[in-house]
Amino acid sequence: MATIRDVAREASVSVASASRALNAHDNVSLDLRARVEAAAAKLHYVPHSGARSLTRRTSDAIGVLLPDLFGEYFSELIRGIDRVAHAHGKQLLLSNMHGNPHEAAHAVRAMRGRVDGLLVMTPDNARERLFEALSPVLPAVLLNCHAPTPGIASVGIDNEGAARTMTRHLVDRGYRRIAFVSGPRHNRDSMARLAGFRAALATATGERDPIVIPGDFSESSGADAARLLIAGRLQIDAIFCANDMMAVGCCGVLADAGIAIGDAVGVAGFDDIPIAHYVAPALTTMNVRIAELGATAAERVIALINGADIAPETTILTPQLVIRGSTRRGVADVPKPTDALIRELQQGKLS
Amino acid sequence: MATIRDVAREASVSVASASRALNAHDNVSLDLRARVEAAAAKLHYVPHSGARSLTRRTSDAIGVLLPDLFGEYFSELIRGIDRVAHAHGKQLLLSNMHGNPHEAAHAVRAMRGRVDGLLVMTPDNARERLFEALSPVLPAVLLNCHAPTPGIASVGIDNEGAARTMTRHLVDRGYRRIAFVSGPRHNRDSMARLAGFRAALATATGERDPIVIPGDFSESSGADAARLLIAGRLQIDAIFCANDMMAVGCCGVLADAGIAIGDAVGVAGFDDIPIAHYVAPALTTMNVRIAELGATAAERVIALINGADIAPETTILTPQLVIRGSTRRGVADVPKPTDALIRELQQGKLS
DNA sequence: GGAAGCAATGTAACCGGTTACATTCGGACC
DNA sequence: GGTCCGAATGTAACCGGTTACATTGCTTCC
Repeated sequence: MATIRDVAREASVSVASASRALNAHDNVSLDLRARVEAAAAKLHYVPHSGARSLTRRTSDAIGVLLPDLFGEYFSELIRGIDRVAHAHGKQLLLSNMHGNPHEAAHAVRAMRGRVDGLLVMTPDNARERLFEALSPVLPAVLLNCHAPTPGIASVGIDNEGAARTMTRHLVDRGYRRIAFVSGPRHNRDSMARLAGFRAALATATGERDPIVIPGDFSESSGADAARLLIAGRLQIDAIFCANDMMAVGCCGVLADAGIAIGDAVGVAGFDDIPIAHYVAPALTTMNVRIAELGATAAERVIALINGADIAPETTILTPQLVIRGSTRRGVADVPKPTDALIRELQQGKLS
Repeated sequence: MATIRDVAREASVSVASASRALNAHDNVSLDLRARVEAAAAKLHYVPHSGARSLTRRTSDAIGVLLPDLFGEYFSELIRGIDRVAHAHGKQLLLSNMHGNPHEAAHAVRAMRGRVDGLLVMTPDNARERLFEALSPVLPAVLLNCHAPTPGIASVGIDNEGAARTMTRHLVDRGYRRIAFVSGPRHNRDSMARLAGFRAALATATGERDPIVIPGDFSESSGADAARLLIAGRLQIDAIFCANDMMAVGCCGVLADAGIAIGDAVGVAGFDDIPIAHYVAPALTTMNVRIAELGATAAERVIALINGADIAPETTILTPQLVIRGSTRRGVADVPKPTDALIRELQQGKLS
């Protein structure tokens, strides 16, 4: 593989001149520039980005640390991050910590010297250890980490407020005995959503001790929760799941049991993953603009890299309530497949 | 940020000794090792991976070049790649070429010197330009690129064979007048699927000029295709879409028009994305084990990096037919939500 | 004609690690 | 006691770029 010294020799110039010519500095003669470019082309020279970033002390890459790489949530997040990273000419170095905090520290070390900044998502509360590793100097932005850690910027979503919104919606629709299906025990998102649910329910109906069933964000745990509710013959008329996949699992079991979703029992989710839109009946949920979350965090870390001396504040995005068929009680009957029609209307496709 | 020279000074040893101690070479005394480790801990020393990879001439990272970052297909692919990359202690450097071949060349250049190998996915046929950029020395594996390029290893799926399988399934179920909805014009996957469909249909029914409607892999183009078929009052009884999202769009329009999916008109997709499982009726499709595709390609490129002198052969994975409700004609009626029950059975959850 | 100024180019140090080779030192052996 | 050997450690070159500073050569001006 040709190096810049090969190119310089081929063009009979010094390495400094070759470097200047290749980087389009303004103080090189046209002749020299042409000679160097010809030599580079002839030798198929491609600059060694690693070496370059060593002297430039910048790598044009940002590291992304995620707890896992599952599903639509992850791909949306990356898409948002990539959009702004790409706009700033930066590449993405991906690391998956497989839910293991020890891995996380390892990953952070592996990123030292090859990224200019870090985007870190750790829904569990094992963050402290992580910061020891990255604390010194690498600009970092936390994703979806609500509890503000002093001195570290973060971007998150208003889980608690959104859960309150959803709870109020359920009560407005006439549901009264609402059960909640939570996520993994130490998951911050889930904890905040549960807190919002509890608070709003207490305010709206006076209920202070609602049924809470532990889940783990998986479809099957949602199904299990539904089975539990059915088997226990609990008098509930709505189920609010801490994420969409559990709600989908819930609906499957309810439908199998012949329970009319929306009518007899309302079901609500959280996230608005694409599937929520396609199940029957479609799922009422909170739309978290995940791509936007990623994009905002990326903007932030790039600003930090560029030396913007912004305060390490916490930005909170507010999810939007998306009402669909799974909470239709109390609504006048409309032709069923409204979603498709609405989309067509919006796109001006209905001639 | 502390460097290894700082550590060496702090421990009163030479940089060489510090390096050896930190990398657990066997010829350092226990005393020196302990001193260096103490110094490193005190200074919060984290080695600079960029500098290390410069001398080691290896970066422990592999580059992944994708045409876009959309949806479930992408996240599954990354998941498969990450699984094996992680097992080999390698990180992933992600690049999105946004469907632009010029971008691709740029991305490849940006990766020189920071990755040991490359995984490249280019469904369109603008590959040649790309190879000029990467040809020299970087081990590379093409993803999902069927047409074998001499000298480059690739992993793909048998689109044509799978389309033949699906077509035969439709004919077996009694569908006779089958229309095909294709993907983007130059997309290799789509072209191969269409070819398989044509061949199998000609063999099975003698039909040599089936209806082919151009789509672009998007849900809305599938919906458009269905509208076209309905508006044209074409005598068809099945629609084979080149991917699942178009099939989903198709089903939406058919259902709105009051057409019984599976019965009056069969619908088939390709890919088996998670949504296929959740729409009603569930979609018959070809399961492409995307994660496995990514994992296989990653294995291959790592073998190449490790100097395995394997021939640059093409590996072809065979998708599996997944029969669901959208092609149920001719099947004795069974209770509707079988999928959920089957899953439960498999998991031994039905007590 | 010589000093000054400027543009083009070259020399060499540097980024932060690794490692080939040289050096030092203590012990074993004759 | 001197030689040889091996283990522990140090010196310095190197990876492939970038860039501060020095040098060269030319023009301009007094």
